[in-house]
Amino acid sequence: MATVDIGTIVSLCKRRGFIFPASEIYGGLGSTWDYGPLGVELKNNVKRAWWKAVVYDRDDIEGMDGAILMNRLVWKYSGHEATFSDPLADCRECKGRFRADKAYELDCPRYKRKVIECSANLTEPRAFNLMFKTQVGPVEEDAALAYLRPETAQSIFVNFKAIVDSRWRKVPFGIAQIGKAFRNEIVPGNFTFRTREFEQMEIEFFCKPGTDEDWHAHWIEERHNWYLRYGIRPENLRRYVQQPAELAHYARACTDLQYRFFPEREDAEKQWDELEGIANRTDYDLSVHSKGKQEKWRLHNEHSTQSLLYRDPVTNEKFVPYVIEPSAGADRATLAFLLDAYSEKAGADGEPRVVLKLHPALAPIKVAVLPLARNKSELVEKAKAIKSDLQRRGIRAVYDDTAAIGKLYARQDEIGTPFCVTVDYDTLGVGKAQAGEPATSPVTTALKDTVTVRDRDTWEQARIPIAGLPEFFAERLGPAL
RNA sequence: GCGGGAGUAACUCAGUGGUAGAGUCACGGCCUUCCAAGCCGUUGGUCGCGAGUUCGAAUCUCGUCUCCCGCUCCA
Repeated sequence: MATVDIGTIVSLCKRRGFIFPASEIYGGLGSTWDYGPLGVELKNNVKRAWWKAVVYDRDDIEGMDGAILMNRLVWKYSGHEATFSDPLADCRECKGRFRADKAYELDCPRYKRKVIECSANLTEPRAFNLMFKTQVGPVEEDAALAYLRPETAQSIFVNFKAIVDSRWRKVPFGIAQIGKAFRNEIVPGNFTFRTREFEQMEIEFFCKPGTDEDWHAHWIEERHNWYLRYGIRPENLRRYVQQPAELAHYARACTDLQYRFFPEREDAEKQWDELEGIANRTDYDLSVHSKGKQEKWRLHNEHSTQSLLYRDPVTNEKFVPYVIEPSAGADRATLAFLLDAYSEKAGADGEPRVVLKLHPALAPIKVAVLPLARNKSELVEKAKAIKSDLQRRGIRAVYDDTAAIGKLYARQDEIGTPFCVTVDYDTLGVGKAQAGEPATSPVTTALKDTVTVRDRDTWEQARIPIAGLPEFFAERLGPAL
């Protein structure tokens, strides 16, 4: 299977209306991207597929949608105010950049020595704050400092008690959320892989201490299978178990699902990067947001008004739930599905044509209805009527007659439309008169009110009665998201 | 932030001091019975931006912005 580099996808995305550089007519803004007409459909489908899998298809997850602006104290007690601000220094000699507080122990990337040995060439440390700051209140001097949330998870933790109380939930259960998050990344890049504004799809799954390892394993399995179900090829997806030294101080374990985003890189290890992280965060999060002294984490929360201690209503047992966090990036998932769907196939003329083999549930457009020729009004009217009917039944369909049939097929292949419906003369039951032959024949009469349905991946065609189209597509497009 | 590379039409690019181009794409017309057909026509670029040198700058010089690659960061 051919692999594709991101540059090819960037070009395709712009040319066909998936993703554009943001603010482009003003020269752009670093690392911001806008989803265009097809991109928004694709990304919405990715998000709906995720929501369906984790909320609708299960009975132990609630959904929510939290505010981007939150009380600053949330970030104080979550630890972000302290850890999201790093002093960094540059080395003028080897061109490396290091955390000033760790520089002495690090190896110089260019010379065989520790960074401390070239410390005379280090620039003064500068503070890099990874959280976007803004103000709440229009008068700048009086306004309160606020941050754009750097992750969606905290919305879930601070709503834990409200959801338990309002939805009669018992642990184990989870809360799912899709939303924007913002990080002033030092080095964004690689298209939508790392951007400063991005969308997360996160679950915080609360469970009893002692059952956490089983739930962790469960979620790794669930999430891995979700990507496979929606078309990611197994050879491009792997699990990476974080080593103890890589773990956050409170995390007990973390397994990343990595996708082969960069197959063009020579170093095989660098071809892989994180698609989703599934962490066992222990009871850290609910503890730090609980009022009072938290011995285990050696901190005292003097601002929170609530204890997030959980009391099991059946056993009366009290404990702070452990949290399993499957945290996925909506933009990264969308990019992975795009990369994985890309394929090329030789056309009749031998030239390669792009076919985007998106899973039907993710495809921006499900069916394109096309007239075989556009200068025959009967073909045009019939095709438009079929398009309207399919759309009324909830199947995303478009009509197009702006080119010859071959080009129309090629265009739909390139944007991943699974099926094309073509209205021809047989559909009208009037077979075109050939020299010396009657205008109609028994064969064409039998084909009246049927259309051809062309498959994107095989380019094979089937003759289907118009009345049978909804059922035909329902079987092949799968359940609605 | 440092180093390297690059900015010319929607895309891919040519154009090294003298009237801004090609292919593709897009749009319209004619035509067309199924895989990017043909013919005709059309739209679209202050050559990233700003200075400077010059009779004259896409081209030379300086500055600046943006993007890409690499490095440092990413609970």
